[in-house]
Amino acid sequence: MTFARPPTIRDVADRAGVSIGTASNVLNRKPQVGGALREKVLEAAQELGWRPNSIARSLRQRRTGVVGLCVPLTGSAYFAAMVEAFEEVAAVQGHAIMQVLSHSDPQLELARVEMLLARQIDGLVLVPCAMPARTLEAIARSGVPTVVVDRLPDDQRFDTVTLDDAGVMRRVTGHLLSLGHRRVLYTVQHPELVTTQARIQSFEATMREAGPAARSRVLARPENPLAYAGDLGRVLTEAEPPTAIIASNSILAQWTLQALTGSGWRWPADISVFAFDEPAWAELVTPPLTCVRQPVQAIARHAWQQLLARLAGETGPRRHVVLEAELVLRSSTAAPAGTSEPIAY
Amino acid sequence: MTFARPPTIRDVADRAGVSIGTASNVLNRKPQVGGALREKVLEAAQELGWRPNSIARSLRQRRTGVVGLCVPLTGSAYFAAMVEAFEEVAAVQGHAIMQVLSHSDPQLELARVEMLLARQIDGLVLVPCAMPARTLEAIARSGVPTVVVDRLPDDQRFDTVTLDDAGVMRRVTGHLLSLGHRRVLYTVQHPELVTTQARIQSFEATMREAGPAARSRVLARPENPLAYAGDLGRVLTEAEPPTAIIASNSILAQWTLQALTGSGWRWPADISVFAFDEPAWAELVTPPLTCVRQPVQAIARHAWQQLLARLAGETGPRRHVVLEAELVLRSSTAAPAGTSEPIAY
DNA sequence: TACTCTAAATGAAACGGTTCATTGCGGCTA
DNA sequence: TAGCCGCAATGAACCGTTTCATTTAGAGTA
Repeated sequence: MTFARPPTIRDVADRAGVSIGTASNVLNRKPQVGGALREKVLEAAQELGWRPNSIARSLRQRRTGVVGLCVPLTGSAYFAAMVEAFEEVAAVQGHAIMQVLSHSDPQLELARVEMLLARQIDGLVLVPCAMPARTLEAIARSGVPTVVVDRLPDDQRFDTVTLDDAGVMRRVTGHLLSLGHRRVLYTVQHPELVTTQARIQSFEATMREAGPAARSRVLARPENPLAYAGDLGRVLTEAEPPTAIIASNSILAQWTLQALTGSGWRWPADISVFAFDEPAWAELVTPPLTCVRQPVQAIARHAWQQLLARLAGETGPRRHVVLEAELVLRSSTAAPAGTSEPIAY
Repeated sequence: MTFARPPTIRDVADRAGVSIGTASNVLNRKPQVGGALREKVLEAAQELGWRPNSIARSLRQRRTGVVGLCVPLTGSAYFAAMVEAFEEVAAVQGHAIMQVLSHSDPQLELARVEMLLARQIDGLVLVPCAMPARTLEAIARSGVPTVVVDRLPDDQRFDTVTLDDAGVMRRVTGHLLSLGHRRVLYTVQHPELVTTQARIQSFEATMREAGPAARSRVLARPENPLAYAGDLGRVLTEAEPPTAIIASNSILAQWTLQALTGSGWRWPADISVFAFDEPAWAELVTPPLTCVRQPVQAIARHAWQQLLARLAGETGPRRHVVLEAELVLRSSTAAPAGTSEPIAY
């Protein structure tokens, strides 16, 4: 018994009694093809259960219809939503997405992106990790159309879609200040990220403007929920503890609420909590969480549109889209216990 | 100016002054290759920045190193965790994953899977939707090694990794019964799923065993949180309302808690809540959520192992792995208000 | 009928690798 | 020195499509 191999277009052509080229023309809906043969070819393909081999097609056409997507992780609500949004927009025109995770590690990121490039992706969407120089270098050399998302606002080699980190942080901080907070803690996982740095800078500048009593503080690089709870506990039992916490993503928000609950602190009575990202559970905790709703769908839409333009051959100068985030004020922020004079913001 | 194309192995061979075959041998670490030429080839590849073209390689070798993964959606904590677990195990041996979403729609599922098959995936992991007959037919005909996960326990054409739905539902129901509940509501999104049917059957059987006073009820196919809240409100204001709710996944759990909060119901005081899946926020709501922790990593591990075995050519009979889930008892379940006699379970 | 013109169908050359039968060469043995 | 052997390197076939220059057939015209 011969081993059954999937039928090729040659098998279809033979069965229909036409040449390979003709079969190909029929199966690709090219106009120049007669009625009678057309039927026979389609019928033959049907009978044999022929399925095009995209690999062979891609090799010849030099395009795969696959777009790479590299994100640091999918555990955060923000990236999870982003991945989903890209799946959505990609499916529309029949593109497939090949997704890889960098785990925020530059070496892993480079390796994964190299893999994607070797697989001849048509385009790439990258959310870079903190030290992406080598990755970016490899991408730039490859010439694959790429949109850098969320981080790295000003590299002139790439189109970018980013958020106005400084602006949104100014509004977040301003909100807390206007409630009367003067000692605020910002907790972050990756202080090296340009995004984080922009936020920290904006945070500290805004706090400084609030006068000499204002004290800003940053807690960086917690390893896990337990260690984080310990750190937080130490900071909150100091002489003049912060009266508000800003968590830089939904994971830290979760860790924060867990740590507070674990130690018997209540929000916003004991301490206000403001979170970046809008996790699914923002309205389920009591009281519900005040947070920054980042425009995930808009990011995906802009990035995809830009990528499609490049894939279509657009060669103009790099575009840099900057989007605004929305503050969703719920009840986890309030005036601090011994309230000082509020300032308008 | 000629348009710069990425260098091919032919360019490398030319520059090193060797034949294409030799270059290929060097670059694939084949043993039969001399020291001097080896150096020259590697150097040439380095200088040109040569990167293998996986498409060409895949065409010749008839394997792509890509495994398809088709899940209904990633919005539920369960599937999100599953996708992440597969990313993890796949990266170990250098496989890439191409993930598609069926949105629980048989036609979409078929189309997406056909796309994966056309792309010559080496293997497939499928979480089928409710009516997967045509999809399964296509997969079976293609001969691509496939593991069916989570649903469809008994199709003899495929290896499967599933959960003991009936068993876990018996334990869940038993827990509620033993707390004294006699009127229980089970809410599901897709009643057609074999998984759901197994659970419903087990749920109703277990309730029936509890005596004539026990009343089981199923609420199926809510469209959105708002409609669901309406349905729930109606059921809970009837003459003899349920005293406990079982939500079949993390999305319905979220909708449930939202609906209860919105109407001013408290859990477990007014009604107990038991959820399938363990969302990140299970411990953040107050009181924390009692739920079923499904063994996602174990599912991924078993499925992957089975797939690798088939890829390695194993041809034995189909394997069917059934895993147990774990009940995580927290505080969203308690004895109902006007408690009847508890039964041991 | 001969000729031109058009459109449909053909066949072969890519695409960029891997693989394998064959060649060539150097050393070893008789 | 002839013959043999083994290994390194070669070159061509192959993977399954698309694409395009060429051939063929058929219709229309003079």
